Parts: sequence; structure tokens; C-alpha cells
Amino acid sequence: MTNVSIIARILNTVKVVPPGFVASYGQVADLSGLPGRARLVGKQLTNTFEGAAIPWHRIVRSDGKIAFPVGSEKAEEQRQRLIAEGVVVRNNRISMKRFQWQPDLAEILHTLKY
DNA sequence: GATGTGACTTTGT
DNA sequence: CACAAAGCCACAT
Repeated sequence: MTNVSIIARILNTVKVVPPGFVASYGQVADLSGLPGRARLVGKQLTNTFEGAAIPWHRIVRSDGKIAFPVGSEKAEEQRQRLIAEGVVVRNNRISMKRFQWQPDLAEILHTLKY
């Protein structure tokens, strides 16, 4: 499997995360058929979040924390974008219990058609 | 090829 | 809740 298709899987998965919810890096990796490669997800978002149409701000750490340093420009932008969609962010952290995206079968199918 | 560095995760203190 | 350790993998040096 080529690198480009791996990147495509990751980006496609991120695009499926609905507004008002978040997913963890590891979750995106898993749904993309790439278990154990959470760091690769972050890596790819780095290369693309300046681009467009990719809701990079909906991806956070497994414990709900925003991955950027508190107070940094990126952390601020991510916080703003999330709050704008109704996600509650307190102390750079989100309640995964309330806001983590739980994909249904139809959405999981998206990851199986590769 | 060894080493260090990440938008990471899990488990154990 | 904080911290450490180990696991993970692509990339740059």
C-alpha cells in the first residue's frame, strides 16, 4: 500500500468527524486501518491544516487535551473553532465523555471500502 | 545504521 | 492529578 493512500485514508477519516464532536489521534488512526500510528495522524495534519476543508481542530489527545502548548497561537485557534461549534473547552481540555465522536456503522463503512 | 524528535497512547506508580 | 516508562512509527541528522 502506498504512502499516498495512507494519507488519503487519514484525511478522509478526519473529514467524517462531524461538527460539535472531537476524535483522538489514535481513534482516527484506528478508523483509518492504521492502529498504533496516532503520531502519523498528527504528522499528516501538520502538512495539511493550513490547506482547507479538513477539520483538523476536531482532533485532540485521547485524554481530551488540545495537543498544542497552552496559550500558544495554535491552541487558541483550535479552542476558538471548537467553541464556535458548541464544544466546551476548559483549561485546554475537552470532556471526551460528552464530545468524543462515536461513529455509527455507516460511517465505519467508509473506512472499509479501501 | 544509530540517535533523537514529535499535533500520540496505554499502563503503572 | 502528575509523572515515568514503554510502545509506536516516519523523518531528519
